[in-house]
Amino acid sequence: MIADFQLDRPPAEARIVVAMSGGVDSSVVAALAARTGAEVIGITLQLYDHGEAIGRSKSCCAGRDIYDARTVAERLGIAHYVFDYETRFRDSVIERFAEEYARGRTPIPCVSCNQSVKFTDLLALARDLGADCLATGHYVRRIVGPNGPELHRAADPARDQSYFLFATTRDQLDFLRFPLGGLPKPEVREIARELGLIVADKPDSQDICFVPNGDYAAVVEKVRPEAAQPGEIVDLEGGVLGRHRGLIHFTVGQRRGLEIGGHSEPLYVVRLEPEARRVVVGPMAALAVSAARLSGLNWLGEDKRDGLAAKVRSMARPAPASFDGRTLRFEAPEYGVAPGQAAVIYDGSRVLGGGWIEETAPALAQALAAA
RNA sequence: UGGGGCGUCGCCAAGUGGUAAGGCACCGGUUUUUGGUACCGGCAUUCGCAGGUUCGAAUCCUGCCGCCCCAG
Repeated sequence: MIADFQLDRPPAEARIVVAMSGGVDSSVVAALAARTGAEVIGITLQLYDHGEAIGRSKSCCAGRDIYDARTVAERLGIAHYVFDYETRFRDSVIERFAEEYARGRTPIPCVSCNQSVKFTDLLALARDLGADCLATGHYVRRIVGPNGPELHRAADPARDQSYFLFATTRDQLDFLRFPLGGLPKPEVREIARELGLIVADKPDSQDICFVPNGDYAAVVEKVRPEAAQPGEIVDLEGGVLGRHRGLIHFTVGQRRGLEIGGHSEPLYVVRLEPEARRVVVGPMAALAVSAARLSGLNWLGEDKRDGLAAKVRSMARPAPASFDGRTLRFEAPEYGVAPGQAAVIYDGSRVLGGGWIEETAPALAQALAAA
């Protein structure tokens, strides 16, 4: 297949920079870019210490991924450079990640990473290299509409990564390209296989790339030791049910790990109180949220308030909602909505924008107040 | 040291003669470029202990131990 990189000039005169993580997706992007006849430069960022991630072939950007990216680039006959962004990554992603947990919030490092390292630093680098665009392997679609480029969900809802890209600005979107947004994953792997790329059967990345063993709490504790202070687990009335080994181990909506038995219904984390170091738990019903106040808004579309849909987590179908520019209201209660996570707002398949969840309104309390 | 009740997996709990439900917790897996959720699977050869009755007992009998309540 031939991908359209939406270039302003003939491919033969264009230069495309491809962000290569070493995974299948970005490798195929590089291949598709090379096929256009444009000059292609693959760039891989070294984001954290390799030693920590050795053996984590499933992890994004980990140890051997740089090697894989280089091997793919060689195979495709394109230029490839590796840049050391460790310091920048630590400052903008890992530090912020730990800081958020210490505040009792639930961060999304992938969004911070896209916002800073990838779409600010790497994008600037690509511009410096005289590129016409920066292409990535994200499963989202960039559709040029009457008012310029729009960001849309991937054609395959099961692969959609638009949630992680809500903070992409109009300026960044102008320069970015996402050639995989219209493809199903199996087809991407098929292309990789046809080209004999060594990454064709590499497992999809999952978990947080800079957390070696899934133990993110250990990473947070290293940066913010105070976030690992023990405290009480209390019910909605404030009754003490047990103790915990640090707020970093919990997030709103979490069920596992409370180690509190003897109840007829499961208990979930309803909220975190960092000042008191308390974890407040309650039944599923206490998790119902009717609205969320957002901060750090990024808006890509026209003003539209009603008939919208929103995601409060990556893997979810957008839920009907309205938005007044500050508060997002759900038509039906949402569960497990954690401050620090993102709310992304859609009009059909189009991403209108999104923001960070600052606080939520319990649907239960609202129902009681209305009664 | 009189009377009554209870003792079943870490917690709650069903089962009162026919060969140990269920929930919570926990563990494992699936899903997933965040956390989490959800889903699937696992989880008491044994019913406080010791005897006895019976073809057969967690269930009946006896004794002991422990806990609770009411009386002192």
